[in-house]
Amino acid sequence: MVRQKIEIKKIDNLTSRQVTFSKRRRGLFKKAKELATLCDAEIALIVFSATGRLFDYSSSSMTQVIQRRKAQPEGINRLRQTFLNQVGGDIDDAISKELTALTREYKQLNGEELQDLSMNELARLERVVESALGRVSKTKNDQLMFEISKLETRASSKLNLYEIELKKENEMLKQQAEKKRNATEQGSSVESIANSYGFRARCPYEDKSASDTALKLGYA
Amino acid sequence: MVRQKIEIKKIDNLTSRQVTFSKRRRGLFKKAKELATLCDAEIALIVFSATGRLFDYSSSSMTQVIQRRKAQPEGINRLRQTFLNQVGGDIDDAISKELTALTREYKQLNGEELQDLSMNELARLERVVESALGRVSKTKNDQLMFEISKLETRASSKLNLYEIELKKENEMLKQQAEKKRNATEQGSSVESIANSYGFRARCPYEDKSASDTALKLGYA
DNA sequence: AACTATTTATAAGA
DNA sequence: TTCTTATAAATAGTT
Repeated sequence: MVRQKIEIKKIDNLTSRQVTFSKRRRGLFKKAKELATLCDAEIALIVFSATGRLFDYSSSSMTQVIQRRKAQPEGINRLRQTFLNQVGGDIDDAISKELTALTREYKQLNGEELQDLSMNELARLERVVESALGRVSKTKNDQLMFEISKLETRASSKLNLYEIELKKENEMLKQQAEKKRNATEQGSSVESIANSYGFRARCPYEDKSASDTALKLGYA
Repeated sequence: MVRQKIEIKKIDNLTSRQVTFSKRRRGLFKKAKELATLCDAEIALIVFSATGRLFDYSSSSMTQVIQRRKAQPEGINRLRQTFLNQVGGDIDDAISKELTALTREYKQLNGEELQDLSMNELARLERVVESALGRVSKTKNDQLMFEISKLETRASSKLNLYEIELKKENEMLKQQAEKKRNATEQGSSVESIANSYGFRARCPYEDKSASDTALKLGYA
């Protein structure tokens, strides 16, 4: 780019790599800000130096831009878009067409964009999707059977685990109602009311997933 | 920046704004890629056009870079670093020192980095933090009193709302246990078992917050 | 950290 | 959109 054109590959010399990083980083951030201002674009830029130092910029809020990106198309469409972005405008036409075709097939398997299929094509697609459904259902049922057989093995009495859970929960609720009734009858200080509302509502089937739900004050 | 120098402010004319966006966006992504390659930097760049179209690039994986950034210092330290990044290297030394001092005070209020404080300084800090705690506690209690007085106003009988909720829940659980017992007694096909496990476990105090918890198979 | 010779980016026009 | 071109900006190598 000056005195002598350089090749775009990792700079060997550590010192000049660091100097170049510093110069070009400034240039890059400047360009990013200019683009945001001139064209009303929303931009997030994150750069880690080779030594691990962070530099970042966002035209609005970093979190907001990242969230907005997350809300964009998922799956194959995201991949497609990212790929197209990566290669920029000079994408080989054949690759581009291939991607378009793949995307189309994917959508059709998903039951979208069927308007310009012929009757034969539709019939073929139907068979394809039917057999896919069969494989999915079988896999699901196999899984289900497996889980149920595990449950049956564990049940040691005629009462199933679910019923046991219900009974436990029922007992607990009765005890708490009793406790609460007593507390209410003994004139209610602010402290005791506050404590009773600090009670954590147990949610019967979330025991294992670290439930963090507390009874909130204010019903409306 | 040619034929005529332009001012860095939003371009009025829509067409030329779009043309400029397209040209400069390409330039920006090119520069980002060059920096990553030349200097071994890890880069993420997200750009939304004014019309909402997404363009992005990452030298490695977007998710990875975003995660790495998240792992960086939080809170005031993040703000400090971002500020330092924004103004670049040419930050006035006085401002830099001011920020360092503020950061130190903040950490100490938070009970960190206390090792080089004198006994007097520690005593002063203790008083400061104590009075802060007092203000926080008072505010919290005021809020609590306010909420409780709202609840008391609403209770129309001796039964308080909490107790009513408990009774409703208790009834519901009993009914479900009954239903389940009947289902179990009529020989259990895979289908009926699957359906009964598809039942959504209601969580008593999360009615208003659209609970999306379903009973999961597999107790261990 | 400056300098400066060149390369690169790009605004305006076609 | 894309190409062209005159000129502004960025920057590699040097001091």
